[in-house]
Amino acid sequence: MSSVKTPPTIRTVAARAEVSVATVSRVVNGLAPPHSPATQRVREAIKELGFRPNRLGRGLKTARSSTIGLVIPSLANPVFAGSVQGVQAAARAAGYGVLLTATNYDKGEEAGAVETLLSHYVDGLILTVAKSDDSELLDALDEREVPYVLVYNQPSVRHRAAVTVDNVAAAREVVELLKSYGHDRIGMVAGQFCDSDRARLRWLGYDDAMLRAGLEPDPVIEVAFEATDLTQEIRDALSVPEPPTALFCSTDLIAVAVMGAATRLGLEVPRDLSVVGFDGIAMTAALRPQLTTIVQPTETMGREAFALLAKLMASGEEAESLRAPTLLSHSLRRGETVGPVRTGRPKLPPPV
Amino acid sequence: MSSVKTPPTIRTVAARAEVSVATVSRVVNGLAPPHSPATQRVREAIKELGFRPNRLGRGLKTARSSTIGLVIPSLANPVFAGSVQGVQAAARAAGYGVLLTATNYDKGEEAGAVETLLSHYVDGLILTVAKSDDSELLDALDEREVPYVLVYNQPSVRHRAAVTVDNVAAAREVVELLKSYGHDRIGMVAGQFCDSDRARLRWLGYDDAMLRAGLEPDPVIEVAFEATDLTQEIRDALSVPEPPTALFCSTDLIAVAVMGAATRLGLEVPRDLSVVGFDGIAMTAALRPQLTTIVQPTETMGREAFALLAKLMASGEEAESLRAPTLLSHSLRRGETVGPVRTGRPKLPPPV
DNA sequence: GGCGCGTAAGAAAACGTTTACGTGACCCTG
DNA sequence: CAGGGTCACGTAAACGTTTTCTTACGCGCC
Repeated sequence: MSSVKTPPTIRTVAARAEVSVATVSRVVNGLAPPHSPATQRVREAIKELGFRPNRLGRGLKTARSSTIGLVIPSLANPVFAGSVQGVQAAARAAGYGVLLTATNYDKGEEAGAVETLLSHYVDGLILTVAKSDDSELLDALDEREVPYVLVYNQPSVRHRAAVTVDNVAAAREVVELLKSYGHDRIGMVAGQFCDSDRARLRWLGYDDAMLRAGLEPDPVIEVAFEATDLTQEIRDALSVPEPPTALFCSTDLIAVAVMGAATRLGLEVPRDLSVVGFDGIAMTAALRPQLTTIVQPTETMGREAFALLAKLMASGEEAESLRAPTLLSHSLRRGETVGPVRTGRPKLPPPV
Repeated sequence: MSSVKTPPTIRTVAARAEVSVATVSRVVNGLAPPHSPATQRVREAIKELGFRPNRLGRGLKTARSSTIGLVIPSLANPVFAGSVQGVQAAARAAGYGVLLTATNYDKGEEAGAVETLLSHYVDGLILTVAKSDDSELLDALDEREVPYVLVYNQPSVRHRAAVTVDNVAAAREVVELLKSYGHDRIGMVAGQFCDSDRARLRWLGYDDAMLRAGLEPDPVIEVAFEATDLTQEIRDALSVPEPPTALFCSTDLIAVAVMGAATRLGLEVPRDLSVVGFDGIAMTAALRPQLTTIVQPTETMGREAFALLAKLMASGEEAESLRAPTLLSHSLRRGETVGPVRTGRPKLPPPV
């Protein structure tokens, strides 16, 4: 009764079934005659020994690992967590494992993360990166012919596979909504542009819609992504001669921080200030007042991204047709944080 | 000028540096003399070729994949996302990859997920499971001698490695806090016990503290984890002769749903009803009123879990001393959702 | 009855590493 | 200067698969 320390290998099975390892391999991969006596014996042996083919050995030979790599900025933002959930579900259904890496919004870490994943021999990558247009990292992947799909990134170049919503159009909708409530001084709070092309596209939509509507865009209020206390920034932004009456925030997380700041400044949303977010993370629906925001189908985006990657991996390196941005439709959640313009100027408490 | 289709192998490097593959391997693993001419040449060759050792080959030889498996119920709950973040960071720093799987709170999926991970030859597992005490799954892992660490689970058996807070003690604190505000009818809202031993332990602490304080525990209000609208449940719970004046929720997500329900029922928190959560997910600090809750150090828990797993993996299968629950300290965030008991009974709107 | 053909299964060579072992070169000591 | 010890490096055998080539066998056909 020696305990089975090491798992059975293909050789163990071969010995037990009194066949060669080649036969076992064929049975495992469904290439053997289905009813031959040898095949039967192999099947029995596999079952008796509880044999599971070693993916490392297989991967070494076939140069594929049944594993994909996933790179996201951070899990602290539920919008990314959502897409991870989707990718993971789809991958598992297809028999793939998912190696996860977070870059913490650090552009420098992106390359390292990808490198790590590639050294694990992932068959493909799903990425959310800072910039998707002129990115050395993506260029390198193109050159190395590593299949990849972007999520949340919306590249303007046409040869990159991506799954995203139309950030520009969505931002325009937000401006139009605010305008319909009578706002004409609309500010935008955004994560630093250098850290995110999403923020930039959303700003582009904002800027464009403002100009079209004959309104003057404000200079954007740039903040850090993880910033949790924006009291100072918001106070400053509202202390100008003609302060904005509505703020469009480039993410829900920022919108939540802005609402917190507003409260601390003694302002009531939406009476004194309207706020709109972007992402549609679930919990902002539970806030009072409920956040008005653009809702992205996060989990679906993840699933779609995997589906696309699977096609890319299957079709080798050709299939140029697949390498293009896919736009999924977003929706506008009309919450309670947008209201009519307040007449008269709210009073801010003196700065600390 | 043929394009480099396949990445360089140790052999390519060896040829370039005019040494044997063994020497290259030693340089890569830091076992070579640091300043010998051969070593220098190898270093150069590695840099010039951009060589990264193939983990599959290495893994095949060393029987370890430098990969760990991570199993969590869902990423939709930020408390799990936090621990994943911690695990991931620690793992990456130690050169490990992280294979992620979510079970969607489905106990049946746990075994399948683990099986998938094991077939990827992970070196160890970090798990958050439904029940950690009498679990066939964990028994099987014990028998197979797979190193693993539990997170959020707090097993009562002593031989399971785990990283958690003291759920029972924390729940007691909550009851004491509420009592200090004068509450003596305190209800508990919890995820279904069969789906989570955490919920059970928190209830145990609640029950114990209530009895100690000479109060009568209410029957628990069991709800689904993902439930987002609890209006009906809360109405029912408050429609009894002597309704609770405070509700202790077994997770923050549930607490948020309860607050939403309260609002819909025309109740004001904390004036008409006090609410306490458990987890301390970041966004509940941004809610108005800010949620009073037990804060778990989620990211630290992830980091600690990996550190513990690393020790387990290193020490082979002995090291019984490591296989025991580690309790990390939690804290009580005194938010704004707990207030003094209201005199007089709030009026509920008629049911739909 | 010899010939070729299709099929089943085995032998063996890869895949990219690590590592036990072997072989010189060199230095130190007596 | 002989001998042993140390050190740097090379040789080659694994690790668990897949896959190409062979080989062996049974069959039908002319």
